[in-house]
Amino acid sequence: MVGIRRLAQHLDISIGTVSRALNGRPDVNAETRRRVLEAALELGYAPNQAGRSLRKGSTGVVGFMMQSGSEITGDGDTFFMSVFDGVQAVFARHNLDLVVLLCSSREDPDAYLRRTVARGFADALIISATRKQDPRIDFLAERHIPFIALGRSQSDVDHPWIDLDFEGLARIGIDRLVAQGHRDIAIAAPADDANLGHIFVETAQNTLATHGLPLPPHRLLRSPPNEAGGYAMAQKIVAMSDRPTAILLVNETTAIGFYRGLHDAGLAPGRDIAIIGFRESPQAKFLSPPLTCFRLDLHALGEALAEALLATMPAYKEQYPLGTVRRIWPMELVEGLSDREE
Amino acid sequence: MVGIRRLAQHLDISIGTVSRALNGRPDVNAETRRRVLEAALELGYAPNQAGRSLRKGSTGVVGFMMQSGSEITGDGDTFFMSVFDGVQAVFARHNLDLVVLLCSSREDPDAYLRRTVARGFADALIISATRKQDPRIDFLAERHIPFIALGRSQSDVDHPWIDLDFEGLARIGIDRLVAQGHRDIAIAAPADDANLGHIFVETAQNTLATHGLPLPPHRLLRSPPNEAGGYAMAQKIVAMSDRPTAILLVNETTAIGFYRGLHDAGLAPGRDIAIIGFRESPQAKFLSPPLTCFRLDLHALGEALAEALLATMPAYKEQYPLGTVRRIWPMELVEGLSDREE
DNA sequence: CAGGGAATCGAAAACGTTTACGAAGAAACT
DNA sequence: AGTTTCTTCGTAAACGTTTTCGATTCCCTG
Repeated sequence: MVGIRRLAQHLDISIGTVSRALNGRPDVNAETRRRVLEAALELGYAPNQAGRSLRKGSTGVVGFMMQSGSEITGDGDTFFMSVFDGVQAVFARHNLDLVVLLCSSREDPDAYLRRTVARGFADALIISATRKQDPRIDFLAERHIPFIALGRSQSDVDHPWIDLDFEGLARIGIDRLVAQGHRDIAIAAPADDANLGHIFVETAQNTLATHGLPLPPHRLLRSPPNEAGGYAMAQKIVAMSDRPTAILLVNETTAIGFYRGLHDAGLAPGRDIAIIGFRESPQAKFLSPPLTCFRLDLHALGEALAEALLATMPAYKEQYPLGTVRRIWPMELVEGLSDREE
Repeated sequence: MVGIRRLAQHLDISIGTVSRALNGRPDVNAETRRRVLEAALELGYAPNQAGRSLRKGSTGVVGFMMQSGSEITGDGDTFFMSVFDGVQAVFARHNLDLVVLLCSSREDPDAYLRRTVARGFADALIISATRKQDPRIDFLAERHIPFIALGRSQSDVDHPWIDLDFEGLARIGIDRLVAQGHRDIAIAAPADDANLGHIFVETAQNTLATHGLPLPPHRLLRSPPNEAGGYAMAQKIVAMSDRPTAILLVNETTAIGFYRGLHDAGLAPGRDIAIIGFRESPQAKFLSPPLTCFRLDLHALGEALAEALLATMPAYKEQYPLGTVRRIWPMELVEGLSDREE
């Protein structure tokens, strides 16, 4: 492996000059720099990560922490891939690298985070699958590690985050169903420890109330965010004596299982039970009838995450004077046919 | 940030002893080790990654390289998550960390690889989305970087790889369709630059030939591995004058779009056209009628990948005396109802 | 021509860790 | 008691890079 020493020796100049030339320092002769750059390319030299970050005290990498069984992943699709691509689009402008740190299903996420932070693996972190009370936030804030959370928490400490607009989703979804004449509306939310559940349920409840409609406890369904959860939910619904005429789903890909569940019970999505789902995805697009659901610009979300994170990093603060970002990410309704009788 | 120096000072011993205690060296008093471990936990000390890997010459991390638009990802589901979890299960036994390196859609994969390797970011690599001719393989082999490829290539250099059993899939799939009386069989494969396409098509063709059946060129369909690709393919099929009675799909999630395409044309999957798909997934399970497809143990695949990789790393070679692994990963047929008239 | 300033570069320290080496003391043996 | 062996630990070098500091050269001005 060729190091800066070999490179300097090959050019018969000092390693200091080589380093300055490569790092774009002003105090190096133009011709010298040209030679250095050329030789570096020729010998395939790239600065050793360990040596560089040891000296500089920063690594130039940002970690995106995910859990293997992460809820928002669900049996999701390209959700994260799109977000990553947005993040990288911004990072590329600053020579920052994004790596995905995945906490195995056998390790405690909090311990995993502490470990990676203490090792100094990354300069900054993006954490996902934020919980209502998330010790990772306290830890990172206390240590002054730049980070941003994808997903709200109810933490006391002030920190940057971006979250999807679950209030809007609940409000728009309920309003729409009510406007179509539905009075008996069920909602499906994830387990309550995930924070979005809380927000979504509360808003849906309030919106129903503004229309003078109640939400009986048995019409608030809890389900894992996958196909099987949706199927089970459909079975529960069809078995109800006071079967609701409409349902608002907030979990990913539950719609697929829900459709199948209705179908198996001899009911037709849309005609027998109106459905509004979350989130527009390739799979949802191929449901029949097409699912009415919500669209979000994931690439732009990734860019926003990256910029908000840079705004918290000392080296980039002045380039991104955003303060601590607390932002609700908007979604747009995509009209399908699953919520009205054609 | 607390370093080994602070820790040693706090315990009033030398940093050398602290390091030895933490690294499990034999020449340290049992009581001393206990105190060090305790203090490390208390102060939240973890060895600095940069310092450690600079000195040791190895980083203790293995990179899994993926492309943002990676084909096997497709609009897939938890495919990679399951594989990752398997890899980590093995790595955890050796204090190795897995990180995902994702090459953005704007960067050349080969350049990205060279860059990360030159930086000395990881000790070893797992590369995915292997192409027929993949410069990454030549590069890694030439530099003697331990690596394994998920997916075959046609490279001349001998290297470890694990790939899915696309021959078996083609053989079993075709045999099954023929046994059910089908004579007009189409197959759907990805574009030819992905290596699996080549293997799959060739085997399917040969298997058809053993039954005395031809594969006219227009019955070899190319499609991107997603829902839209499946939909387009269905449209093409229904428009054929000599419409095939059965089709074997090898792309991920194409089945979903294909179902919808048939449905929109007034045809029923299974009854009008027999379908065998690839791969068992939560979505496929909720298709109606249930898709006949192939199941693979992704967790075990991850473990096998990890072990085969360790077998190429000098520090672990003797613990995993496997040589250079070249392995076809088996799949198992899951009988649904999509390939027979009920 | 003396002197100052700019341009360019070399020398060396520093980052945090691991590990080879040697020293000191205790224990064991002759 | 003297010698050897074993245990335990401290010292210091080394990993590859960046960056500060100072030295040298060159050019320009007065």
